[in-house]
Amino acid sequence: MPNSLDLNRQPQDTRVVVAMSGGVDSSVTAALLKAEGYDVVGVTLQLYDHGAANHRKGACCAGQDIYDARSVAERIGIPHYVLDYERRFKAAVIDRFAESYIAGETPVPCVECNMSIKFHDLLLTARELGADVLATGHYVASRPLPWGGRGLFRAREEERDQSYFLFGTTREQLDVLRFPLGERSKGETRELARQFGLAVADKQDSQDICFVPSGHYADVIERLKPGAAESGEIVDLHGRVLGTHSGIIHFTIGQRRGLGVATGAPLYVVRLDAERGQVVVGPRAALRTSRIVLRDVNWIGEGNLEQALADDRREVFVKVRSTRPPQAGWLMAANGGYEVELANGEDGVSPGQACVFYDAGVGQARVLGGGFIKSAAPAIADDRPLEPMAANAARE
RNA sequence: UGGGGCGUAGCCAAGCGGUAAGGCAGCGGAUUUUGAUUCCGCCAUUCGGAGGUUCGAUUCCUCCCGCCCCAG
Repeated sequence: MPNSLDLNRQPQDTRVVVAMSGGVDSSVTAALLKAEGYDVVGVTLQLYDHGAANHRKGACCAGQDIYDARSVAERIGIPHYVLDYERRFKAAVIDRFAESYIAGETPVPCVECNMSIKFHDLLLTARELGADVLATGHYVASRPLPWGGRGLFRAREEERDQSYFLFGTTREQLDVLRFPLGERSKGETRELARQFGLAVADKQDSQDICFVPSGHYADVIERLKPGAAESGEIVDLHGRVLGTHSGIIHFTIGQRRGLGVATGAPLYVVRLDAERGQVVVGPRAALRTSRIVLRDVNWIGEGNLEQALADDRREVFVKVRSTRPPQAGWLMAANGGYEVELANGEDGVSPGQACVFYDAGVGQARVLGGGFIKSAAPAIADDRPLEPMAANAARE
């Protein structure tokens, strides 16, 4: 009879390393496992340090949060280690984040962090600590599959689901990862935190990017890469100059606000041209995308990717942005790589974002994998005459 | 300095005698482990200026100022 972590051994003989950020979720994860009798070891990664004066609510992994994690570990009676991962985090997450924006993409640093820091580096450390499994407080479900191995599924509480940020998790990692909160709601988690007497029970949820304490990510990029925010032109689909911007890094595809250009109709960022330093804008219709080219595709559905695509193409549901609902589409091999064709199109598809595959559009769908968006083909041609908006703009 | 047209918030624009629509931009907020989308709220005591008619004018009249077009 396997234990609650699906291992055939007594909880007390099962060593679990819990990645503790100092927030409610990972704290409750540790407390739950400890209460079940597991041999729990808490580990907190120090990922960056903005100085004591700079901490703010909602961040993680530095200053106050490390203190919180330590307090929770003491409270529930588990050993706790703080590991200095600043160097790795900067190289694997922060630098890449900056480079991505400079290249005109919109990165998802949380995905990089999970893939390289938490599920790679930390996993190795956990093994060194003699851990059988590594648990985190992510809202995503991991379940054993009838034919062996484990599958990743969306969280029970759909609004909390974090599977988008975990698409890069490999089968091997899934074997040793556990996400006890995946079948719980946030409300239950907070209630448990209160029952366990954890001081973080009412701590604010983290938001925004953890290493951008000010909320101004562009400042971070500029500090890292001086001169990154070069001003440039805002042009329409025909190349006509409508205005200027203070740096391509301030924009993402699909963005409407912050352009400062008025043409009578709403304008959206349709494309970012890093080479020319141009922000290309157009009407919402110009955002429509139906075909997405992917890179670094990870497949954790049944079989391998080749098998999955044996019938030419595989029906999937994809999320193209963390807060978008899954959309029906097809995954296929094309042009030496992989591409997704959307059944109905999407509006804000940006290179650098993740495209995550699911086997269903609703409920606790299984995560089949995903990839980073390399490029997206617009559903309409760039040079097609569009709306009176272009005429108004040209008049200027 | 002949004829015609126009001047309403940062931009576009309705109103044409009854006490300032709307859109865009902007700002604030909700949502969001992406400053996106979306949603909600705010945003002209005042209609180029000065007079006049009227109970009452952004709407009618006069003059002035400024633009635009046609004709010279």
